[in-house]
Amino acid sequence: MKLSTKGRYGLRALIDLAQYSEEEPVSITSISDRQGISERYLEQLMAKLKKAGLVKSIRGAGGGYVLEKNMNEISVGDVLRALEGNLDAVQCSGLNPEEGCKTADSCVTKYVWQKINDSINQTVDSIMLEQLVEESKKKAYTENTMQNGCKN
Amino acid sequence: MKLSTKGRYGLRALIDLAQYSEEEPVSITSISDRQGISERYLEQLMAKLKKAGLVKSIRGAGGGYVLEKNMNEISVGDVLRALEGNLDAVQCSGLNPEEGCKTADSCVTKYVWQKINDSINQTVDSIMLEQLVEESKKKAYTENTMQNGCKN
DNA sequence: TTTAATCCCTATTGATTTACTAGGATTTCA
DNA sequence: TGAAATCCTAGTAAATCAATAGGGATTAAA
Repeated sequence: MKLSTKGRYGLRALIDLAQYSEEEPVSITSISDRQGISERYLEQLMAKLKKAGLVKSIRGAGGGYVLEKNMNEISVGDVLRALEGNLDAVQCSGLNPEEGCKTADSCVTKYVWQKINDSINQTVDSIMLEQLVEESKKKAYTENTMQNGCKN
Repeated sequence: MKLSTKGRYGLRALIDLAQYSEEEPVSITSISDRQGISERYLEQLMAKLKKAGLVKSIRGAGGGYVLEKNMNEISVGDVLRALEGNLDAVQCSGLNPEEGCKTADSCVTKYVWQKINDSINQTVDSIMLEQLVEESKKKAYTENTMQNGCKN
């Protein structure tokens, strides 16, 4: 029931990217330096964000990544789902009409799982990247934010 | 970000127990038969529920388990936390004042994790075992509910 | 035109967690 | 006493996680 480092690092990386990519592309190396996340691992996370259409890449020297959408069009849910896959705490076929679970009609716990899933998704979909970037800029004066290997 | 079988099986087992324990203790064997969950595994789950004070055990022949509290005093949150440990999607020391995370003050993602954690906990704490048992009784006529190896 | 800075892609690996299984010890009732 | 139950500890195969590794392709700048 835990969010993995993919989601935790990835969201931090994307906030960083959003903050620094207004003028020029941001390289993986620079995010890695500021956030203390392995370059090689970050590469894999950026690939997922790219595939999901949240960032685009610019190859070659001087290249890097920039946002593909506006910050106010990217929700935390979009980011976490891109990185972690679907966020449902329980995936049961009873919740998915097509898949046909035989006992779906009489299954009681189904409603519990549905409520948990809904609450998670609603929460993450209600927070936009823009809010987080604004917040982060305000706090920027407390320099070198993440240099101590925070895992979240 | 998934609930494990501990939580999924365990909640089903406890609903079953609540339903059948009004007159006499319910044995692991009988829950296992009805719910299609391994006896040995169920034992371990029941041990956790007992430790959490949700059920009590009666040893020896004719023994089994009964609820230790009233059904309307046991929330799904109580059950899942007993089985899975804390349900927080992200545990970071910044959320826990005592533990002292150096960057907590300037950390932006902290608020995201807090919101996710809160929404999960609020959701599961708002559903009481009693509701689920009522629902289950209503549906009981659609016989042999869980005999087909449902994993949820 | 070379070189360095980038992103791109696939595979491997060590550690941890999950979902059980196994073997017995203990308690209680008939 | 013997059957039916819980209790307790340990082991284990499979999956997942969190990286690491090694190269390849592209592009800008020197």
